[in-house]
Parts: sequence; C-alpha cells; structure tokens
Amino acid sequence: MSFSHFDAEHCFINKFTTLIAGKWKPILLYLIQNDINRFSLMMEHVPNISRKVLTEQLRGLESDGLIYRDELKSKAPKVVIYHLTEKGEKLRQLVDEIIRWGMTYDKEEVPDEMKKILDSDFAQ
Amino acid sequence: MSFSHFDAEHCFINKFTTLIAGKWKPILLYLIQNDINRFSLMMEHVPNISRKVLTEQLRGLESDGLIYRDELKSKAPKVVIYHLTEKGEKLRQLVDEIIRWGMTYDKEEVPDEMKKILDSDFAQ
DNA sequence: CGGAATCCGATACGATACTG
DNA sequence: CAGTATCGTATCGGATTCCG
Repeated sequence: MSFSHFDAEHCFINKFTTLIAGKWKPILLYLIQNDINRFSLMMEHVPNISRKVLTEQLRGLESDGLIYRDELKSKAPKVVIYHLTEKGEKLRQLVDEIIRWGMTYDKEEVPDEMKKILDSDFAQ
Repeated sequence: MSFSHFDAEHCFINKFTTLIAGKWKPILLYLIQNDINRFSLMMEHVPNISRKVLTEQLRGLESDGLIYRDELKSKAPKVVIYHLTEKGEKLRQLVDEIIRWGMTYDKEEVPDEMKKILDSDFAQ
C-alpha cells in the first residue's frame, strides 16, 4: 500500500475539506440545502458574518461548482437566489452525515433545544 | 426550523471541519488510521511538509483529543507512536466515507493506479 | 529520532463605508 | 437587495537552523 499519492492536492479527503474550506462555507452549504438561499436571509441566519466575507465564500462555492447564482431579471430590487449544482447535490448526503456525526460525537455538548431542532429537521 | 444556532462555533458541520481544519490534518488522520504513525514515516509519505508544520498539525490533533502520543521510554533514539483516541476512532468511518465520496465525485479525475490502491485498501 | 525556535510571506477574516 | 471597495489584523504555512 503506497501513500505517496496522498499529497494535499490529490488526497480524496483533502479534496473534500478544501472544497468546503473557509469558516462559513459548510454552514452556507447547509443553509442553501435547506432553502435559506438568498443573501439577506443568510446574513440574518449567520451571526457575525460581514457582507464582504459572505460574498467571498459564496463566490468560492460558486467557482468550485457547488452552487450557482440565479439572478432574477427584475428591475429595481435585485433578487438573487442560490442553488446547489448537480455537483453540490452530491455533497448533500455527506453534509447530513457529518451533522449526524456531530450530534453523536459528544452527546453532552448538544443542548436539548438543538436536538429538537435537528430531530425536526431530519425526521420525516 | 431555526438556523440561528448555526454560528461557526456551534454548527455541527463546522465542528467537524474545524477539527480537521489545516492543510494536512485530514491526511495525517488517514495515515494514522492506517498505521503510518510515526514522525519520520509521515515525513516520508507526505510530500513537501516541513518538520515544523507536521509538528503543529499533530499537536493540533492531539489537543483536540483525536490522537495521542505514545512516547516509548527507550533511551537514545527517541520513539514516538501516534494512535487514534476513542474520539478519533469515531471519525474513522466518516473519513472513509469522505474518501469514497471523493472516488465517485469526479470519476474521470481518479487515475486508475489510485483506484487500485484504494480498492485494495478498503476491500476485504 | 523527533522535535523546538525563529523569521517571514501569503491568505483569510473582519469592520466600515459606498453603490447600481 | 445584493453586493464593491478599502483597509487593517490575525492566523497559517513554509524555510531554515539548532537540540536532547
């Protein structure tokens, strides 16, 4: 078994982690997965993120082909909706699994309130 | 459904990605999972990593409780072996799943040689 | 063998003000 | 509404040298 291929650029696990590298990208992906898919909505739901950084992270996800911008052609108030691309959809399941792992990883750290939210998010 | 809890520190998906944040941490975890578990071994298998950075990343994984240092009490040539902790073991399956995702994510990007290596790694 | 210490440059992140 | 533009800070990764 050779690991010489596992440099930072070509290792598969790093392929994943570099795709979602960035303090907010994972959250943003998760939000978009759940239709929190507009700039102002994300600003509301993500505390303490600046406009600049939000823009940067979204652009990063876009240039990695995980999301795309749907800019509606209305005049006055600009409307932009973000969606997962086909590539991004392939991440959905993995993202969900990571959240499930987070819930069982350190059970005492999960506040009850959060458990309820997550249960209602994923149960159906 | 509320997402107000999904700040960078408490979001579960970010809990994961911050644990393994760092250019080499994912690879190092994977190597240790597969018993490439000594400083010099890792230096060989990870191209272009410096001693300093390797040390830092290992210390990071250690202080996050994912690995522990087993420093053998031999005299002259120091021997240190890294192992997964119980906490780290809980990541093993997820790490493997991410690698599998990587293999199917962009099939044309996977060189045949790599496929064989991965097949033999995981088949049994 | 397995580090520690120092220095340095490149990003990444953040606060703020302005705009089509 | 959904961004730019500018500036400042901090953290990270890398090269090198020295050590028990």
